[in-house]
Amino acid sequence: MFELDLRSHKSIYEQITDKFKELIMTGELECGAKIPSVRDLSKTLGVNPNTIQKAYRELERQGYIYTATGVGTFVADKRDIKPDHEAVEKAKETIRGGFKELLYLGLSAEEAMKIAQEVIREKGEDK
Amino acid sequence: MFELDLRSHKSIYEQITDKFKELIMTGELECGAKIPSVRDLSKTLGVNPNTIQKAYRELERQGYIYTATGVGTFVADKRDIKPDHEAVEKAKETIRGGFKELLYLGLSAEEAMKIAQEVIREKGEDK
Amino acid sequence: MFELDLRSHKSIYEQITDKFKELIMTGELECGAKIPSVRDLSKTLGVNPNTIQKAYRELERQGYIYTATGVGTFVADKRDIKPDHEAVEKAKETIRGGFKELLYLGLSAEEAMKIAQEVIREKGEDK
Amino acid sequence: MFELDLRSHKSIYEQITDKFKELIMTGELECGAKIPSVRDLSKTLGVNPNTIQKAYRELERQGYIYTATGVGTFVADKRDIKPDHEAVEKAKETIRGGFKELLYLGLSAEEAMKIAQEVIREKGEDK
DNA sequence: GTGGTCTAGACCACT
DNA sequence: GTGGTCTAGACCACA
Repeated sequence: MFELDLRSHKSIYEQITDKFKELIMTGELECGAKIPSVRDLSKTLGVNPNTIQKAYRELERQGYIYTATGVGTFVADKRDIKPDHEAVEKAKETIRGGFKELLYLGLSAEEAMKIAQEVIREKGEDK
Repeated sequence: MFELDLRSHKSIYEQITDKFKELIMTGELECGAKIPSVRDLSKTLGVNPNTIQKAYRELERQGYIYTATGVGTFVADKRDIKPDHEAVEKAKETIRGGFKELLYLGLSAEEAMKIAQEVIREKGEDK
Repeated sequence: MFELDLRSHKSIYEQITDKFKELIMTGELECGAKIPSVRDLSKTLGVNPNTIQKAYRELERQGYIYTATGVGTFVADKRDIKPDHEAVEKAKETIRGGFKELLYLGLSAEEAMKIAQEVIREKGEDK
Repeated sequence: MFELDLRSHKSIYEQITDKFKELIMTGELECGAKIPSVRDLSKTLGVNPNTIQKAYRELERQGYIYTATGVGTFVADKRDIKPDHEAVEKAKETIRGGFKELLYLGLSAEEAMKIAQEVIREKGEDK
């Protein structure tokens, strides 16, 4: 289904949430679809079940999935996703930080803009 | 001189390095200017000296400042800053991640683009 | 007959017992009325028969229904309902917890009181 | 500081979050106050550190506290508490469920109302 | 089988 | 010292 990058500084559970968010938002995982059980994904990825559960719990909290004990975990309706005003601000702050870094490193605003366009175009096509 | 945000989950030493980078690149701290001693800044900010030390070490490693033993720490010539290829890649990755997050949150490509322009304009003005 | 909410974290068997209690106490299901067989309700709701069984067992234990072996399951006389002292305490505790939560969330005592009245009025009308 | 009820069906981490919410909202823990470190509280309560951390993480998410790695965990400004519309709804639903239960058990609306007043008065005085 | 909670103990980065 | 993440393995209620 997907691979983890153990060398990455991103924590495992965050790699998992991010990947699921991507799969869900791009429509590869449709609303209502069953996602792997905690134990199954744990085996598949070679990761401890607690780690998977942490990821699932976070995804549920943010409205991407819902869980029914004893039944399984399912992709929620996209309309249930709560675009936390706070989350948007956090993402903006992340981007702001990245651009700052680039400009400090000597890149011009034009070069920075190019990167932004590149990423957005890429993501835009998925939709 | 500047404030720290303990609530933020950005590490303190990173908040310090970022702030100094900003001050240096925008010219508020000119080449050759003396910056506070570890001990002084530690008291001013109410932060552990080791933390300041770590920030200064990092700034020196990246060429933003230099230390004259027994004399003090000074702002380096901007031309000494090493535009670490690695650092550029890391910054790009950060930005990429931020935009992904925005799009996952349900923002349209147009909205994301607006944010990009907004952020870059902000930065452009600093320069 | 009624819907289940898998998204809710209330267990399915509890959703079922609660719904039956409501139907019985409001008189929609009269004393002596036959209720669906485990198998039928299981099919109707798309739920595991064991779950229905558990709900019926609980309802019987509390005196809401009774089973005539080989004939079916029936609504009991309301006078047979055992007002478990324990259950009353549990319910009170639940309410107490809910109000605490509301007050912790920053609502004023007045606002909480309003909600209490609102909820009780709702229920009063059912009776 | 406080005791846990191991016989309770409430999970340990939830008992902890609830207790802290109470202490914070009643002003017993003032804004900015340092709360015990994960390890300390873990020893005090005889509970695994992970369990304490789960509680703290939840409290932070809801805005009751904030954490600074390497420094400690602190009580946040009450204004930072996010009265999640959802949380209010959940609490209301809890109360609704409790009242239903009481009325099903044969209590009158008046008796139920008395309980509500009792709890609210109790809590109101704390403030 | 499912998810949810908990323990014990380890390792990490930051202060 | 602090919090944050992860593993291994256990137990529970629910379906």
